[in-house]
Amino acid sequence: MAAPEGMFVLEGRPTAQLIADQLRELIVQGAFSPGQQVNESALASQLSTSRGPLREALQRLCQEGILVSKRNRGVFVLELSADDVKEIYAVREAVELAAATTLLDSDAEEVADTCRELKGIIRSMAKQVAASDWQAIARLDMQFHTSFVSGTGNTRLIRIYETLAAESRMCILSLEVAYPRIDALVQEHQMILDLLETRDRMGLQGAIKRHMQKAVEDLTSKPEVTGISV
Amino acid sequence: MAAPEGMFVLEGRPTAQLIADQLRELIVQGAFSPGQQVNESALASQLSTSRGPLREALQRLCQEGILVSKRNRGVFVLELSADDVKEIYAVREAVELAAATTLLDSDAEEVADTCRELKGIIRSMAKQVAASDWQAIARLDMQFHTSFVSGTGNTRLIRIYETLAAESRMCILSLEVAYPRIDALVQEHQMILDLLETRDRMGLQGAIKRHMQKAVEDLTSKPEVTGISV
DNA sequence: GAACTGTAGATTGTCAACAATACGCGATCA
DNA sequence: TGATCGCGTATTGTTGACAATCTACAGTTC
Repeated sequence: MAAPEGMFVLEGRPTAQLIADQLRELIVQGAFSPGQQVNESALASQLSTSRGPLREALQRLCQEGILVSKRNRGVFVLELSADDVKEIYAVREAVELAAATTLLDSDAEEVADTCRELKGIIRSMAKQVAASDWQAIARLDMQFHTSFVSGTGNTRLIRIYETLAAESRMCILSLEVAYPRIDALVQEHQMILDLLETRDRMGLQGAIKRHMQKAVEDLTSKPEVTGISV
Repeated sequence: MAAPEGMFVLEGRPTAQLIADQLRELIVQGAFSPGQQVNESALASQLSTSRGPLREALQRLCQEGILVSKRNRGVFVLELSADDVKEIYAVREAVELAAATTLLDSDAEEVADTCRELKGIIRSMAKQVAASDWQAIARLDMQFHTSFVSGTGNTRLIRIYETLAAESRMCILSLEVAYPRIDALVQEHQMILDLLETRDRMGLQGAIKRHMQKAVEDLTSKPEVTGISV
C-alpha cells in the first residue's frame, strides 16, 4: 500500500536530532552567549525531556562544532576567533566552488530549478533589507548558499554545508546590525545567480571567491569578533 | 604551572569519542558487514561499558555517516552504493583541491614539513605493496591524503576529511584484494608529492582530479560495490 | 489457500538514581 | 601577606531498570 497523501511517518528521525535542531536554531539566533556553559539538567527540564536524549543532542552539536565539550566540565557555546572565521569561510569556498562545478556540469533543467529557488530567496532578502530585519537577513543569506549547494544533490556536501551555515550564522551574529554594505549583499547574491544562469564558469568561480573574501574582511575587521552586543 | 613533558591529561576527551574512534576503526576494517545491525547491549558488554556512552558513540558515527539510524529499529552499518562512491570522491576532490591551494599559498617550510611526512608514508606504502598487505595499504593510502589535508592546518577541513577517509576505507574494503593497478597507486601518490614539492599548482590540481576520477572508476566498475568478500 | 489479526519476543528509547570529577572558598601555615 | 591544603557544592559521567515500539510468527477467518 502506498502511503496516503498528507500522511507520513510521525517523527521518523531520532529524538536527539530533533532536540539538536531546536538547540542549533536557538544558538545561531544568539539565545546563548559565546563561551557560556550549557547546563544539562536545566535545559532538559526546559525542553521537557530527560538528560539522556539531551546529552545526545549536545554531543551532536559538539561534533558539528558549535559547542565544545570539556570532560567533566560540560559543554560550552563556541567562541569564534578571527582564525575560526577564516577557516569557516575557506571551507565554504571549497564547498561552493565544488558545487558550482557540479551544477554547471549537470542538466540545464536542474540548474533552472535551483535558480528559481535562489531567485525567490533573493526577493525575500530584498524585502527584509527594506525592513532591516537582520536576523531574517542572516537566515536568508545562508539559505541562499545552502540552496545553491543543495542543487548538486550531493547529500554529503549538503550535510557538510549545513554545519558551515550554522557556524557562519554565529559569525554574522557577532556583526549584528552592522551588516556592512547592505545593498552590496543583495547585489552580490544576484550576481552569483546571474552567472549561474548564464553558465559562466570562470565568472561564477571568481564571484564566489570574492564573496567569501569580502565576508572574511567584514567579519574580521571588527575588533571583537566573538562578543555578542544585543 | 606548565604541563610537565611527557605528562598529559588522562583521557581529556569525552568517553563517547574514545568508543567512537574504536568502533570506527573496527568498521572500516570490516569487522561488521554492510547493512548489519549493531546491537547496543551486546556491544556495550563487549566493550565493557554501559549503553549510555555506547549510544552516544553510535550516534556520533551516525552523524559521520558510516552508520545509519532508524528510529525504534536501531543502527545499521552503511551500505555503499555506486552513487555514494561518486559523492564521497566528489567531496574529497573538493577538499583536496582546496587543501592544495592553501598549501601552495603558505610558507615553503610548512610545505616542506608536509612533504617529509608524505614521503615517509609513500615509503611505507611501497613496503606494504611488496608484502601485499591490503589492509595496511588502504590505511596508508588514506593516511597520505589525510596528512596532505592536515598540512593546511585548517581544523574544520581536517575534521571533514577524517570522515571522508573513513568512508573511503569502507569503499576500498569492498575492493579487497582487487586493488587494481597496484604499482600505479604508489606512482600516483609519488606524483602528487612531486608536484607539491615543485609547487606546480595546475599540475597538482590536475593530478588530484585524475587520482579521484580513477578511484571512482576502479570502485564502480565492480558489479557489486557493497558486498564484503573476505 | 490467502489475507488479516493478535500475540510474543527482542530491541531500542527514556528515565531517575548513583558515582566521580572539577571548581571555589575558607582555613592553615610559612 | 602570600601560597597551599582541604572541604563543600555543583555539575557531569555512568549505570541499571522500565516503557514504548517494531518485526516475525502463529492462529483465525473468508
